[in-house]
Amino acid sequence: MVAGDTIVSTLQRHGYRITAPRRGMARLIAERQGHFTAEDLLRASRRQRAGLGRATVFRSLELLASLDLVERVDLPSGEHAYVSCEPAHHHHLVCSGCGRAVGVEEGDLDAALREIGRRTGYQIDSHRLELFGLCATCQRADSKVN
Amino acid sequence: MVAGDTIVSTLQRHGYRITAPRRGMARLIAERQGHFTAEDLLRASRRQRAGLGRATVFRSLELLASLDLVERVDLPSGEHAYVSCEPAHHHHLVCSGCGRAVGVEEGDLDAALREIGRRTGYQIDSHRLELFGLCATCQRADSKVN
DNA sequence: GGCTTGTTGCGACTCAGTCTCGATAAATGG
DNA sequence: CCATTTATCGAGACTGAGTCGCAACAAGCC
Ligand SMILES: [Zn+2]
Ligand SMILES: [Zn+2]
Ligand SMILES: [Zn+2]
Ligand SMILES: [Zn+2]
Repeated sequence: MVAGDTIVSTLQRHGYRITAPRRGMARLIAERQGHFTAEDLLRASRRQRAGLGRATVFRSLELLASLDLVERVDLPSGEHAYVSCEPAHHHHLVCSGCGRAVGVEEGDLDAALREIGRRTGYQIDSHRLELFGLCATCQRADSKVN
Repeated sequence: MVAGDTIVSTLQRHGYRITAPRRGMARLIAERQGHFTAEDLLRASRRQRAGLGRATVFRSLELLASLDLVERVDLPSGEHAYVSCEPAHHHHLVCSGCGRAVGVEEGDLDAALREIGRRTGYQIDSHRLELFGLCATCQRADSKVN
């Protein structure tokens, strides 16, 4: 969803050092399909004997999330996962079959939220919307099985 | 947000046994303001020497959530919290000052989601929307301080 | 009151995520 | 290039939420 190069250059632009572990993270994330957990990256890095440290993976994900290069998603199971994405506010529609996620622009949502703010008197600072379902491909696969 | 009696009678109606620990949970939840964690309930129960077991609290919350008597909310911090609520699909607008939550009906959201489903070809099964902000009271308190 | 079976609590356990701290190595500037 | 500064890294100990297995208990029911 986001190229490894974009990650590296964004880090650089913000004054962070470009280190081997960070290049590794960028590559690992770029080759991921769908959502992934910190554990996923950790295992993958070991498999490619790029052996990233546990703390490093968590720290990097936190950093990347703060730069909107990656977004945290709380799966219905309670697991904390991430999806890589373009750096702009949007939401994700996650396939519960294959894990692939697509971005969803704010669209009509925006108006709906403003209306809610007006009705309740709350000053709405942030929001999180997560959608779960089956992508077209997984729907077909599903109906074939049954 | 939901009376202890409602919790008890809903459990009964669904064929679950009414036990002392479950009455305790109902009471603890009924007296809570805003969101709370499993730990919160555990501590509160100890303070009132109603000493619920750790596992019981987690199991009960899971049960109550399955009956929509309580809903799980993932706070921006990543903490897993709960809010008590009426048994119907809706979302929560949580005050980051005092923790109090108000329910938000689906409203226009529904149409927006259906539209998203059509555009993406996904079959949307579930969604989660969480809103965070400051309630009217906390806004006033805030502006006084500054 | 007895039986059946769902529920409880203890305590051991797992596992994600954090923290500390000495070692390492980017960036920068001469 | 080399030296300096300081961000970043990795190992491993640690924390704390949540789970699990199991023996004891007690609702609900006749
Ligand atoms: Zn899919
Ligand atoms: Zn949004
Ligand atoms: Zn408030
Ligand atoms: Zn909804």
